[in-house]
Amino acid sequence: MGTTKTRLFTEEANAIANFARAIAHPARITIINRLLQTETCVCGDFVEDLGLAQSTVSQHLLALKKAGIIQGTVQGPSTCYCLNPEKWNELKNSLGNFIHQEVALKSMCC
Amino acid sequence: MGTTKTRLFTEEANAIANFARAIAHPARITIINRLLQTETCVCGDFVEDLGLAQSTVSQHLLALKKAGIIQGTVQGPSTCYCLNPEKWNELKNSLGNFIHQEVALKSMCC
DNA sequence: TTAATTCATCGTAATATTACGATGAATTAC
DNA sequence: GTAATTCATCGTAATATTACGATGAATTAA
Repeated sequence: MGTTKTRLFTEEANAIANFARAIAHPARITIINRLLQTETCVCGDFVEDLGLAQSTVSQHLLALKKAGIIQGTVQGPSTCYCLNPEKWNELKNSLGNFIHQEVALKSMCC
Repeated sequence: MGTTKTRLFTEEANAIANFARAIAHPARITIINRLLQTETCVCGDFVEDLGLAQSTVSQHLLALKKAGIIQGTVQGPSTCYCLNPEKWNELKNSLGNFIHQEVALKSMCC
């Protein structure tokens, strides 16, 4: 128990949920916002931005990396992060198609 | 520890993350998809759909209710669920504005 | 070489999530 | 009234998430 029963659901539902989970933390939202807007993107910048411990920030970066949304390359003593534009587009499509559904019913039943 | 430090982040980032968390499970994605498309929406229907225990389904419905995305009214022996169209629009705007940001940079730095 | 910086990773603790069975309240059907 | 149904809630267990400090590897600066 404690683990999602992935096999019960469609691939699409799992994909949407996985993307949602990847961004389901305000620190990770902030990180992505910054990567969308600025060039500077070494880990230390995020630590300053966020006010969280360096190890915690590293953990959030790892979560985004595991989801494929960002990638990091070692650059001297620091590590530079940036978005993976392809995955970002996948996320946009996956979540976008889901949330842009309109309510199909004339009336709510309750 | 173990709890998100909400105060460190903007209201907007927290709002986006909260909506993302609300839909960060394939069962809840499936529930919302059904509520967007069909009239029948009593708890038992979801239990059949999902293949999860009734108590687990109730828990997922509660999570969506706490986020304000759905509402339920007792209807005889069963409970009828439907979307809250206003919250659904809020979610659409909140997540939509976030994910529809385009990458602002000419080149990725890594 | 030595010292300082940067960051990933480990260990740990607190809390949250996911899931199930059992129970009981409320309603309907008999 | 009695039995069956529907479902919310409780208790419990397994796992995941969030967060921190400590450590150490890698690189740069001295």
